[in-house]
Amino acid sequence: MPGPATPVRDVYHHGDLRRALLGAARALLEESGPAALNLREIARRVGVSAPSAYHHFASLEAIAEALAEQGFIELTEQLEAAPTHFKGQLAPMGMAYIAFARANPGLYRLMFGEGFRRASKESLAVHALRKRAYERTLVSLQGRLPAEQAPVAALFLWSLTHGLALLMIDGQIESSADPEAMISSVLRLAGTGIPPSA
Amino acid sequence: MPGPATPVRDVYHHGDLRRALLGAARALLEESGPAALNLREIARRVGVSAPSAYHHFASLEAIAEALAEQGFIELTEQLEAAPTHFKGQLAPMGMAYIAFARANPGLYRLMFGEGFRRASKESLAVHALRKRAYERTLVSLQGRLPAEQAPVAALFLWSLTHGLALLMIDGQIESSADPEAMISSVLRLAGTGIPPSA
DNA sequence: TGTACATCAGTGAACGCGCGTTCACTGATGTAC
DNA sequence: TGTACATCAGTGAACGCGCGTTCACTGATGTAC
Repeated sequence: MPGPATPVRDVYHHGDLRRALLGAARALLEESGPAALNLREIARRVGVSAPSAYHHFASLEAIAEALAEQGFIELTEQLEAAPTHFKGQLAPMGMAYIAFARANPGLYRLMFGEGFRRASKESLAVHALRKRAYERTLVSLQGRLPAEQAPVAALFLWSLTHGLALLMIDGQIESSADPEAMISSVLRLAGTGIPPSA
Repeated sequence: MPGPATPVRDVYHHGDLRRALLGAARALLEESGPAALNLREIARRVGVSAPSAYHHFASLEAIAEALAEQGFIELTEQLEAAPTHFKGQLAPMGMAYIAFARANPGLYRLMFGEGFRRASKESLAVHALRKRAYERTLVSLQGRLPAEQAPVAALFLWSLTHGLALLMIDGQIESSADPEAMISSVLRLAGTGIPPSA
């Protein structure tokens, strides 16, 4: 009779423990949020003793940092894959940004400092990647605005998408029947603005 | 010779322990963020034993909830105090919103669920207060837009201010020389939008 | 005004817990000859 | 092809820690008579 279903490995050497740990960490992150990230549970899920993680990461903090890094890489990829419509439309990039956050809410929160402020602020890699994602937005605004107005517009767009993404993944918005449509009508306002009262 | 400066009380009964605990909790929150909120440290700061807190709060969670509630009350007050300019200008309310977040970054994060998801999501009081703050925005849009467009516009504004506030308090933005000016130029774009490329 | 007593706000000691991390170890791998 | 050995990735046991919370208690307060 087999025992209860515990994670089991048939080989002594795992072979790809670093990746496995990151995978388990990410699953935990999505299930329970950044505050629940914890080394012992990560190791447990992989079916490995907790100290073994130290052959691959210096600390739990380092795991968080690696996750944040991974997150920014994926986010950048998805932004770059967003269809850059003719006329340099912005909506597709905004949609891609929010889609990423909604697909990876725990990771997205971690990337912006929840739980592990250090992992998101003091990592050079994370800093560079964040900058890159940001500049991607800047560039797409170049043709559209006088150069000196682009930075403010980029910050405007980033704030809008970041804010909407967070409100959504925090369940702060009474869920609409069609979230995609809602997102896109909010983003559309970024182009037109809210007209002043006549 | 007096001992080291520890918090000392000269009376056995504190008199206003509930308030004192909330005050200490809030200071801790601002110094170290929601993740650092902890009952023993709160009691320590007040100069009282940890169990004494249980005469005033059912749990640490309840303290977090009370803080979030307090936060939404103050935020609402400040939004209502914002000058409602002639022509129903929106900028003053946006400025007030962001000013609150910048003045109380730890509290603001707590209010939106960081660290104590339950305190912000399952408290009826918090829910009601959040709704009230939101409706305040809706109302100010009434005169300005066709009724059916107001909800989207309100969500747009809330996303924008929430996002900008968070980016700022997370130190995500290379600090500008004049943050107020930066905020106000971003908010101005909410009125005009980003013009499509000609 | 004085006293008995119920009520309530504090206390110190103790609980069990799960965490991150260190340690000395052992088992597997792969390379030099 | 076979073997010695260095290297490295795992292991279990143990550490110290600080936490939230419970417990039985004691000291202060205020009210009824």
